[in-house]
Amino acid sequence: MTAHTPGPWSDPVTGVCPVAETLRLLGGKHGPTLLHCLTGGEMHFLELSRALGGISRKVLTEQLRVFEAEGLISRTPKQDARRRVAYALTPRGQALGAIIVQLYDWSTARV
Amino acid sequence: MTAHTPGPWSDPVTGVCPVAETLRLLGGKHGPTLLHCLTGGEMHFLELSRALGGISRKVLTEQLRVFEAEGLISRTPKQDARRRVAYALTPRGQALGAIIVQLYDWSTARV
DNA sequence: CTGTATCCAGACGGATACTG
DNA sequence: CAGTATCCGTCTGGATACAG
Repeated sequence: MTAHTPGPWSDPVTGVCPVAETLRLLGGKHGPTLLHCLTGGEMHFLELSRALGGISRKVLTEQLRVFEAEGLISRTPKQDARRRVAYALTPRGQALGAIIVQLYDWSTARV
Repeated sequence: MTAHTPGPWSDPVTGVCPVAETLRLLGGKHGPTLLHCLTGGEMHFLELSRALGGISRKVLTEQLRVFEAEGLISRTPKQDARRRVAYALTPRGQALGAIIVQLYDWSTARV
């Protein structure tokens, strides 16, 4: 038996598991990478597009909208000539990002 | 800028992001919940089936096979009359489970 | 009890073209 | 530069029935 209390993993009423919901909130194929990217500081749309490799602009936009709605990232249009838009992690997003980094370490360490 | 070094998030050659791979390794809809369940100790197939709610036996089996192949869980058939099979986390799986718990806390805390 | 075998509907994501 | 709009193939997971 482990130290923490193994409570109900899914809500008896809604049948929803908070952890599964959180992981789903992290997004699909590119969500985690996107979040991990932003742990390095704010980035523009095209920068993200290039950093994430083969992601389509459609999917990237959708993912950004979801994260924004969840309060994980902030969207701030710059008023320069190129009309770029900067995306950055909110405090809440950074907290999640910190856990993501542990996932990164775990995948490297091969415990 | 944050404290940790923001290296390449996806491999320049393979285009693979370790974090995204890890999250994908965590499985689909029920993977995280399954892993979280097992942090409380070993469970039998049917116990897991009931704990996870509406998961089909097909999907549960597939997920268990994946986790087993990844070295996250162990499968040990009991020799009792009911021919039950116990599943439990390996050390590696427990290490990942510890991070999952943080995800649980994060989703609750609403930073 | 612990699976395996089909079948299938819906979600997900990629390609492409177009707009402000 | 930063999206939006369609179209469409693929992958996932649920239902169901059957088997060791």
